[in-house]
Amino acid sequence: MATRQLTDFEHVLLGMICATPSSGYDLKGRFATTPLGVYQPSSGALYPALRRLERKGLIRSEAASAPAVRAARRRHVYEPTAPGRAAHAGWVCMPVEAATVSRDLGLHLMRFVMMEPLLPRAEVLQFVCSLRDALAASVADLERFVATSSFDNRHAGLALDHGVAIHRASLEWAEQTIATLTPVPR
Amino acid sequence: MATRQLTDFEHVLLGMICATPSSGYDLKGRFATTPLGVYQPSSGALYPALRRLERKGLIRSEAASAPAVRAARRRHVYEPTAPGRAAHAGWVCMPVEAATVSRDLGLHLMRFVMMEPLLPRAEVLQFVCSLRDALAASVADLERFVATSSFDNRHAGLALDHGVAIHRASLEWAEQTIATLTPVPR
DNA sequence: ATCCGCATGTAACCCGTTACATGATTCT
DNA sequence: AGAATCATGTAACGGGTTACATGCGGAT
Repeated sequence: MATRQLTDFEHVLLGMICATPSSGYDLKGRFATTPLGVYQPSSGALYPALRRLERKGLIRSEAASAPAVRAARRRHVYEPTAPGRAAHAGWVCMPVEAATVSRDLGLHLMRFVMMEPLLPRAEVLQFVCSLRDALAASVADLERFVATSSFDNRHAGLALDHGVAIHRASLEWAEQTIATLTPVPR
Repeated sequence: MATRQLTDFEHVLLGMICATPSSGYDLKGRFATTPLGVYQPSSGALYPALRRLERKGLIRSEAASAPAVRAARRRHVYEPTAPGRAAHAGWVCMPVEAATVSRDLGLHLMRFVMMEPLLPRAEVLQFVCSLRDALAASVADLERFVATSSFDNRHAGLALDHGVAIHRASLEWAEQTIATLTPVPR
């Protein structure tokens, strides 16, 4: 049934549709106006991706929707199916892999946003803790690398410092977020 | 002549070859052992990319090199041609575009590392200053967005905070790096 | 009648991934 | 001879980008 793993992009689309049923155009607009959406998907990426999700039975186009205020070509508003919601729920709470935390940080943040209405506080905390641990490991790795290597290139050392700095910043954010979300013990 | 713009990946490869002439295998190894090289290019990406660079006349395979210590199949060691060095020099000092600074930050850092042996101090400073300005603009944009929007989703606000935090960290790095590299005025 | 804006769709092209194949050399 | 290591290469496949095409309604 689940023909193949979903793309990151497909997961994000599915998540947005789970949050609020949308047409392709809606989604495009939301990418355009969202600050994190530095990425503006092209029609050639968006519509085929929606079709794939539909073909896999994860979303369904709610036919005949009100054709917007100033009507146009018939809109296809997609909404999640039960398997779609399940797939999305599985995706948002996937554990953070330490090895790729740096590469996937943006995706993890997206999942963090999307898990709010889905997961109880405890599971959210668990997720952010796993993110914190992965980031801490990353920082440690980088610092070990900095310590054990000498550079012929001065800029290389500075670039490494940058890596340490932004990982630290992410780590601090995670710690602060955990504090913010932890219910006061009384 | 310049058939088409180079890919980011091709630019990086060209830069690495300009720094030290290398074979595909060498490059692969360097990606694997470098911390910033979270990305490990596959053979199917690497070798075709080298071929493309060669076909465009930017690199040339220095035939018949010593077949390494414990020999193997004939290595193709590539070295930059004059147009290749020129293309690379043009790439490293391209100005930072404010609109995409977030997306391209990793690339900018690579360029920063690669420009060390190529550019005089003054031009390096100019580059880092343009990076700083772009980051400052990014931070300002994000903060404006935070200020002017209210969220139904609490996590969205927290994720925004993360964005602000890491951009700030990058900005601070840029400022500190400028200070480090600026020659003391007397 | 036409042009503009909403909304979806499609084709050519490029490139990266996965997975496999192949050469050449040394070690056992 | 066979296994291991170094080193390059290739084919199938998937998916994104660019650029263009198409429908349909309202405004001039």
